Amino acid sequence: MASEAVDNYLKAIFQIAGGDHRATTAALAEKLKVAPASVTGMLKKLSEATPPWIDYQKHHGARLTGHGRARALEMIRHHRLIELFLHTVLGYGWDEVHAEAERLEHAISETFEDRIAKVLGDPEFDPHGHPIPHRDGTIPKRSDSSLVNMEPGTKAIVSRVSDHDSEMLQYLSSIGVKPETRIHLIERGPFDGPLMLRVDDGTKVHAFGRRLAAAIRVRAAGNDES
Amino acid sequence: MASEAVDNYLKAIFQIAGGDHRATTAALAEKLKVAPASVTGMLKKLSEATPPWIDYQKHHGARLTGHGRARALEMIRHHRLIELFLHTVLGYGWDEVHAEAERLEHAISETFEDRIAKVLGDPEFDPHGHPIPHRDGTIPKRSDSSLVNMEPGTKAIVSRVSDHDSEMLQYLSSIGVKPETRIHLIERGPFDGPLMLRVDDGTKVHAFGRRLAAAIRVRAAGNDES
DNA sequence: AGCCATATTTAGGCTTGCCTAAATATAGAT
DNA sequence: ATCTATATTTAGGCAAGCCTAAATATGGCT
Repeated sequence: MASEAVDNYLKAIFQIAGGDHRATTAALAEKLKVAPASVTGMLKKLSEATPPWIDYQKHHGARLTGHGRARALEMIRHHRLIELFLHTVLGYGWDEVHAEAERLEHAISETFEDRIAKVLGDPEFDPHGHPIPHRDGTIPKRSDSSLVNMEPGTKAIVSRVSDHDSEMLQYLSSIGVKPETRIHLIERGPFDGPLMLRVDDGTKVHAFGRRLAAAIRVRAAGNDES
Repeated sequence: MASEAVDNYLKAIFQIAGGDHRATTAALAEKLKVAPASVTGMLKKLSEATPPWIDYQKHHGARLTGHGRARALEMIRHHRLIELFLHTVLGYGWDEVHAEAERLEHAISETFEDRIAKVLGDPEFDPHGHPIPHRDGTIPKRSDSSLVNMEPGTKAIVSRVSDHDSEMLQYLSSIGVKPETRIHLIERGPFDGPLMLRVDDGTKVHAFGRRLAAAIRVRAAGNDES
């Protein structure tokens, strides 16, 4: 079977390149906090497994095979189901779930996966708004775009937020920003400057720098939403 | 910190020798399904760690230090809390919980431990009737003795059942034997022969061989119990 | 077309945890 | 007290994943 390291490589390839593009060695080294040379060695192994997890070509990075893609999606499904479970059943904070899920996703069985999916009512999105892949590998869709591209003067609903930085999540929590929160973009500073925005029609204006804005995706606020 | 292998050794030492006796290399090899030579190497490492997990003397096996005992009890607490959680919250069968808990016990955080303990109401016994150590290392007591020593003609309440053999648990389930079940020992065959007993005052008489009887502990049936 | 910065691979090594086979120490029986 | 069966250790090896330093391939720019 797949070791924990294998799972992490497959997940990283999926996150960098999606299911059908190539991920470079350098990008993987960066994401996995590992030396580039180590990545090369592992990619070779992954491509020589039977059946192969990836299609690897020297100097051209790696792309998931169907087999590898299925495994990566299974890990992502585990991760997001666990995050939601920790949040809704065990009362974990929004910012605490990621680290715990990162360890648990490798340890749970298919049975566990099915039971928590059932307890949660076969949910399609995790607490950060990320889609939870179905068991068949399809991914729930929700059209949204980066907060970075939002037009000044418009209103929008937060769709999802990156779950990787716990401090960032704590800050967002503290100002009331989470999935389904309504925000109003007042203006954008010049030269990729900060975004000035109001949360939930509040009075306070918050300044969002580039990194923060890049971690948030939004969808248009329908007029029928309160 | 302690690797998964380290945790498994500490747990095995505790299970073989308790908190204050010595476990032999051979017994550990047997329990961990590992070659005796491997055990020797690991015991040396465990005793040379700082602080040491065990007190090890050549040819005289190993005994847990306070540090090692604390860690072993923590793993056992994790294991039993998880078993109970799987059973009562996720609806796992009695016989399914052990294997899953075996993997999860190493992956959960102290936070997870605390949350499930709270959800379960700080329970003291797992679904097989085994005591769940408290966080301070004390162990809930319940006086019982092996079914093997039960007197023919007497009645007793099942107190706990070994959780290691899933097939055995399935069989016991199928005849209605679980913690708190009342049993009546009709007679014992000669020369360590089978125990003939009735379950819950039923009509059918079951024959229990040595291995089965050794896996079950019972306490006296008080007259006030139904 | 050639060059240089960058991306990638090779080579050699480390740790953890396991293995087998051969050597040795121990304890229990006589 | 000695001997033998058994318990234990030593010695040498393997695989997985990681590391660094040095060598090499690539591709974008002029």
